[in-house]
Amino acid sequence: MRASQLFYPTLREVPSEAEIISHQLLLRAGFIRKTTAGVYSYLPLAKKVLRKIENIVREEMDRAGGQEILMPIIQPKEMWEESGRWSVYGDEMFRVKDRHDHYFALGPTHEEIITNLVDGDVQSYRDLPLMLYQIQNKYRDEIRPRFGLMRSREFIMKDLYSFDVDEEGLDISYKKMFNAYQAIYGRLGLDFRVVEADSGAIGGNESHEFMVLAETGESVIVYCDSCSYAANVEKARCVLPEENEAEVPVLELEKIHTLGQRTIQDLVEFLGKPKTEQVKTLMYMADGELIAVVLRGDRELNEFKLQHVLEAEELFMADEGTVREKCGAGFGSLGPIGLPVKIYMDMEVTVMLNFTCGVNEDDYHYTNVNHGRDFTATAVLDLRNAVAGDTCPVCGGMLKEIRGVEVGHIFKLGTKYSDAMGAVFRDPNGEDKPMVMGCYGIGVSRTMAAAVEQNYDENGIIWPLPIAPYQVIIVPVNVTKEEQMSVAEELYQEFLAKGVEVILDDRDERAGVKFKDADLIGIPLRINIGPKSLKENKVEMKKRNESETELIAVEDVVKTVMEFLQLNK
RNA sequence: CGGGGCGUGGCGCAGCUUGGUAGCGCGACUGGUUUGGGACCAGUAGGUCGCAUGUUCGAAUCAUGUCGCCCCGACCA
Repeated sequence: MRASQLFYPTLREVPSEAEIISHQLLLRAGFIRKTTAGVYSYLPLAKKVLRKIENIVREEMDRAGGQEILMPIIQPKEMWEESGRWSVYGDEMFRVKDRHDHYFALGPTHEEIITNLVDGDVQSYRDLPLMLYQIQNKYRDEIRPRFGLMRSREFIMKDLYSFDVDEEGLDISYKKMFNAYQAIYGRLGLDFRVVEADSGAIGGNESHEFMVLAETGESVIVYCDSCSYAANVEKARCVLPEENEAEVPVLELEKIHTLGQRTIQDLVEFLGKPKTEQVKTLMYMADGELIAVVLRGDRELNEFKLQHVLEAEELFMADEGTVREKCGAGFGSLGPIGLPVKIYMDMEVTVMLNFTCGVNEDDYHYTNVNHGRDFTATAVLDLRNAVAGDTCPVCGGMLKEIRGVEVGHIFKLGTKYSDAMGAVFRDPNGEDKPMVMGCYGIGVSRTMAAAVEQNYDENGIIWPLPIAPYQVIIVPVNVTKEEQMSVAEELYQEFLAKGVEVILDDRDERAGVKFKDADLIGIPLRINIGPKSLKENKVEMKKRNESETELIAVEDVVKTVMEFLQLNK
């Protein structure tokens, strides 16, 4: 491709709407343009990257036994009513109406369609297992689209669905996909990690997320250095710390006047008690019932865990009025002693001695509180977010923290959808059984953004070779010089003949402009053709991710580049 | 939806407090001089100041409404 023909409008300045690096660089480098909030057009360079990602995904899906199909974006309301999700899915689903007043969903996901499809045409255990996938736009009316391609309302996703005769079959399909995903992210050239995940609203019981590591990632991951354990903090299990070995005397309960002291931090200063010797009491409404949650002062409640153990449909923080009416004090003065509601306590509190908490009377706190003696929780559970420094639940090592972007998520669904939609098969004994399903997603457009988030410098994007829009860019320093252009043209034609994806920057611009643009769009390999080296019949080869430049004889360029491409494939 | 902020040529911004009919930088175009890390000179084009209503002799500027966008929270590939 000649740069003079290529549609890649680069910007010198950062558009003000872009906050995160991938959004800024994809805009500046002329890869994407916004159409409306959370909806983007992909320009030629982006389209090339997306196609490369898709092709790698496609190859691995096929290798794992998947078969590609294409399902409709427009999905009839009736199918969503059959699964029960038309009413459950909520405002996140785009809904449209045709001229006959029939309603449709713009597909946010395709469990309904695929289950319906398979239900009709899979009758026998002989037809299973089956794995079908597609790569297609998905539509989710996000509460708040943001971060460019990271959280958009229209995005490209690969979704595969597996159908098996039983749980054992599902385990095999799941493992195949797990392995395929590892292969994919490896081939994409990205630094990633697999973590245990919460299966969220889609349902099911086992789930892993694939995270591309990036400091700017939205998800926090804890992982263990000593073993392979890694999990999203939303999911990470906490373990009960060892009982304090040292003999600590249990002290008398004491009530202290603490005028105006409301927060844990206030009490740290007022009482000189560290956060770890305090307990905080949070009030929630769980399906209409007011409950209390008790945690160590420095911990964060994990609402996912709480919701799981309560099996609550609806969970949100109680308002202060309700709390005051029931408990006799406001948020800053609550404590578990004598609290007239169910108390769900994080297990860590059981090993705390002589801690501080509210009295349920404004401006008073107790110190030297002990669980078991002064109050007893309704239930003792794992309720807090894991943090760096925690004990690994698998091997007892120490957990560390890292951030990542969730680019893939795999779930075991079980029979949730096949039951709801009657997707059954006839087993060898002549009985009808529900198919056992799994679903496996990859955010293709998000993966592109995550790749940028992980690979950039002050000059622009640094594409990993496997997904770079072009592999090589040839930059003649001055296009008006015949001797430079003839070498450039010759190399360009040779690369094209060898199937190398190459840009010839034939624009009549100053060298600096062309170098800046080449760096900005992130082409892995740049060949500079300038007067100095050309005198010795040499050109320069500069790798985007390295600072040095190599001099190479003109006749060796193609060979050297081919070797580089082969090595880094 | 709650909280905060912003809508002025393609991009980044000033002007608004104190109304007087729109300006700067980048980019684009033409010509010339340049030509190894975002050149220089001269010239040109491009804006119903998001939209509507109102106040006023007069509105980018004030008021009300409305639409859109961005950031923080609940959601997720």
